[in-house]
Amino acid sequence: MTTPGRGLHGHVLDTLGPAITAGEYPPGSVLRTDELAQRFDVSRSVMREAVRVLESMHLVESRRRVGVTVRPKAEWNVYDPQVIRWRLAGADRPHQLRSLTVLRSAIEPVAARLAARNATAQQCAELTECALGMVANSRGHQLEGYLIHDVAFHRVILTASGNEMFARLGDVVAEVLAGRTHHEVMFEDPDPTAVTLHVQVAEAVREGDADRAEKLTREITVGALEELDILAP
Amino acid sequence: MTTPGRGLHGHVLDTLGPAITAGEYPPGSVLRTDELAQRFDVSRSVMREAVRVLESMHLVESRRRVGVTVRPKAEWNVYDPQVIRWRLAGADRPHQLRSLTVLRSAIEPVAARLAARNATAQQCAELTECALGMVANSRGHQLEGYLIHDVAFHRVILTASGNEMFARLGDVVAEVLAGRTHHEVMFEDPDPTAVTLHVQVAEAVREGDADRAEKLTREITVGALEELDILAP
DNA sequence: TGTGACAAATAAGTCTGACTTATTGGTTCC
DNA sequence: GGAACCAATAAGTCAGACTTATTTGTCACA
Repeated sequence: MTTPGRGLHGHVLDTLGPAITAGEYPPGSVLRTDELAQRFDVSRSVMREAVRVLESMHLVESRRRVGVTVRPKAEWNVYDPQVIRWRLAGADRPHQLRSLTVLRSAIEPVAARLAARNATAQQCAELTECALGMVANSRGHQLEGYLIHDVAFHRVILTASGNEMFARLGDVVAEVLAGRTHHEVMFEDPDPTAVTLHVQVAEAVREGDADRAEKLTREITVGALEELDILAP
Repeated sequence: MTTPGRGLHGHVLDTLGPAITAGEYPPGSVLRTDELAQRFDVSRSVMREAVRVLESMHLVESRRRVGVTVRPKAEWNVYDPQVIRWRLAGADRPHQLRSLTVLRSAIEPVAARLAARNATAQQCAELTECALGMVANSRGHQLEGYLIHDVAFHRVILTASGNEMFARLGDVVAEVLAGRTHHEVMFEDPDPTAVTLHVQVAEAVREGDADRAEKLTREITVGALEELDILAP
């Protein structure tokens, strides 16, 4: 997606980042810049740049005379797209997917409500187009085609909300949806109910019916939660 | 809050970060590492580390033969606490505060619902204590004391939800609440209705009444939205 | 006139080595 | 037993030389 491994320091991050977020180094572990530089066969300057980036993500803390210590998970910048990607690629992928799905369930209904107020004619058209694309790909194991339109649909909703914080969650939603299609049990065609709901959300937004847009989107996200067995009776 | 200006590269960031997020350099502007190093009177290595951090926040992009170009606002990592702080300190503080309040209004009700399910006895006790502290400071212009308990209350809710993504928004909520108290019109004592709502939320969570906890919290956040004249009739 | 290959200019990227400084942990002395 | 001191350590900083990718301009050729 985003340009990976740009430069030597990027390559180092591609290895160290996943290792740390996977919990390979328990909180409080101490790494030394020089040692890491040797291990990755790069100069200290390059390694220092990598450490600075990890530090800005609050994954590690660099202190004089001590070294580079790994921070506890609770302090990580878990909204950093890079961190999200690393964690999704690692062992606690399921846990991460659940967290993100809950986040979606909170954000998207509100985003849909705002979209019903703020969406431009162009965005309404895109929304309808996406919904139709989902319908067209909803039968006959066209999962990839369905996914593309599904992702686009939710991106438009988030963007049309007019809230920059919501808009930036587009990538996260894309990851979650892609994850569901590719790694979870999804051999069957998508749930027809969900498809219908998307069409109806597009309608509601077009008509400026904020209440309905929110309610329908909430139904979509509840479905997503149920798929992961979140939501106790 | 977090240790500021750690090292030379930190000092550079404290100047460059706010400048960029304030829109002082329009998107597409080109900076050169060497020139910046001269301007800040630091070595190229230090400046490179600073640029790497800005790059990891997606504020800038560094390309060979071109320089360090400023990215459009839509690509920034707006969830990065550092970026949030910079923007709150800058010119579009009001806009940022509105975005964050909308985010709160989406997250906190769901967090309260989850907290009603997952909160430990200890967390329930903390919650009650915070609510009582709010009551105790709700009259007689004790705004600072009120703020402390208000912040603590929402932190506990977010943490008790059991969702790590929600938990990490504690700092954001703290910023928003502090911003409201310190920079907005708030000479009067807090709205008694809001105080009561907090007490009731604590009750609902303690009793495990998820529906009620969510509904009451939604009322709190609606109040916050109304204060900023968000929410059209 | 347009288009292709080729060459020069440029700014980031990388490496090395020497030096500085803050912090820690031990040691000594009262 | 505690306070003051000192040495060890690893990050922090700097300067300079070199490499490499990318852009831009030029020139020849179709």
